[in-house]
Amino acid sequence: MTDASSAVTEALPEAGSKRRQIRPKAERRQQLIDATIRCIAQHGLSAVTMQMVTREAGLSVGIANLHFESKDNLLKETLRFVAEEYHGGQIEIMEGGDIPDLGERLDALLDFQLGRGVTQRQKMSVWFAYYGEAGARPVYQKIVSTVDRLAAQKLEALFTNIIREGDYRGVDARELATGYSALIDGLHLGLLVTPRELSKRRARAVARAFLRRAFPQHIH
Amino acid sequence: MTDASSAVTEALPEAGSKRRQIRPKAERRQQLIDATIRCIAQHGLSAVTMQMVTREAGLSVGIANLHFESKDNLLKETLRFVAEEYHGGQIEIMEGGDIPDLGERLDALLDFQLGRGVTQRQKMSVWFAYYGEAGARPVYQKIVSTVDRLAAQKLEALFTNIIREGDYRGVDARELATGYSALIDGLHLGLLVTPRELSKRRARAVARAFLRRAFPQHIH
DNA sequence: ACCCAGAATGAATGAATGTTCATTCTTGAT
DNA sequence: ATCAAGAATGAACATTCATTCATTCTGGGT
Repeated sequence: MTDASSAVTEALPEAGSKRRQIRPKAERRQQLIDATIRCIAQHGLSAVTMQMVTREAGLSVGIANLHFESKDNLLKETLRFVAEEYHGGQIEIMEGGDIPDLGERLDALLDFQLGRGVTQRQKMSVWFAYYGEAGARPVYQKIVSTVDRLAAQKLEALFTNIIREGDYRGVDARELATGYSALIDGLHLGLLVTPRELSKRRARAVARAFLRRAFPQHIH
Repeated sequence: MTDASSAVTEALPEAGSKRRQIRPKAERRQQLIDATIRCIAQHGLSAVTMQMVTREAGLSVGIANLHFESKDNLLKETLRFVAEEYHGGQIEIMEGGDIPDLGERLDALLDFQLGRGVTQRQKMSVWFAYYGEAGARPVYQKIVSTVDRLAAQKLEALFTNIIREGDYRGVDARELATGYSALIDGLHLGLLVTPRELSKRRARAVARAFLRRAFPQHIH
C-alpha cells in the first residue's frame, strides 16, 4: 500500500485530465448528444460510429450503451433534442407575450430562424441528415411531425392575428403559414448545400420579402 | 437419384430467369443506378449495402465493382443521375420554345416540380438523403451546386422576362428566384417528411399562391 | 476511516460489409 | 463448330463496427 507506483500513476496530469470522473446520468446524456451532433455535422450521419462519438465526448465506448441502450437510440434522442430545441425556440417567440407588437414578433421569429443559433452548420447538418433518412424511418418522421404540427398551428394563429390587425384581403393564413415554413426550410437547405450562392444576409432578405409581400403594413 | 434432378435444376424457370445474360456496360450501369435509387428510398442512404443493391438489380455483387469502381462511386453517380434528371427537366421547360406564353411556362414549370415524376417518394428520398450528407461531403456539394447554378440562372431569366412583360414594380428577379427555388425545396421536404399534413394538391396551391402574389397578371 | 452502489472503462466478441479474383459462361466472329 | 474476349458470378478475405461484460474506480453516506 505504501507502494510508490500507484501514487505516480494517480498523479499523471499529462494528456488532458485522464482522471475518471463520475457525473450524473443527465449530464452524461447531454454530453453524448452534443458530441453526436458535432460528429454528424463533420462526418455525415452515415459515417458516425460509436467510437467516434465517445472519443469526441472524451468518454469510453461502454458509457454510451450504459446511458442510451443502443446506437439507434442515441441517434433517435439526438434528433429529438435538436427538433425540440428548434421548435421550442420558435414557439416561445410566437406565443410569447414578451413582444406585443405583431410585426416585431414576426421579425424576432425570422431572426431566430435565420440567425446565428439555428443556422450553424452543425445544427443544419443534423437537421437534414435526419430528413434524408426520414423517408425510410417512421420513427424519425414521427418525432419531427409531432413538434412540427404544433409549430405550424402557432404560426397559423400568429398569421391570423396579423391578417385581422392589418385587414388584409384575399390572404389565407393556413396556406401562407405552410408557404412560409417551406420557404424557411428551403433557405436552410440552400445555406447548407450551396453557401457560396446564398449568404445568410440574402436568405434573410428573401424571407423578409416574402412576408412583406403578404403583410406590407407590418414589415417595412 | 432415380429422378433427373440435374435436368430439373437446369430447366427451372420458376424464380425469374436464372440465365446469365450479357448486356452492354451502359445498360448495366443504368440498371444498377435505378436499383440504388429504390434501395435508398426504401432503406435510407446509411443502410444501403452493395449486396442489397445488386440483389435489387437481380445481379451479382461483383458486377457493381466491375462497372463502378466502388460503392462510393456508385452512390456518387446515382446522385449525379438524379440531379441531372431533375435540373435537366426544369431547364428544358424554362428555355424551351415549346411554350411561348410566359404564364403558361410558369405553370408547366410548377407542374413539373410538384408533379408525378418528381414528387415520387423514391426521387425525393434520394434527393434529401444526399442533402443530408452534403455538409460532410464536398463531392456531393459540388455535383448539386453545379447543376443548381445553371437552373437558378434560367429561372432568373424567366422571371426577368415576366417582370418586363407585366411591368411589375418593386420586384427583384434574382431575389424572387431564390425565394421560389427555396419554396419548392421546402415543399418537397414537407411532402417527404410530413405527407399527412401536406398533400401534393396543397403544395401546388401554396406554390401557385406565391407566384400569384408576385405576378398577378400571369397566374390566375 | 471505511464501504459499497453504481458510474466508467476498454479489450474481446461476433456479425456485417466492401472488395477481390479465380472461375464460369455468353456471344459474335471466324 | 470453334474460339477468344470479356461479361458475370459469388465464395473468400480483411476490415470495421456495435455491443457486451468482467473489472476498476469514485464519492457520498455512515
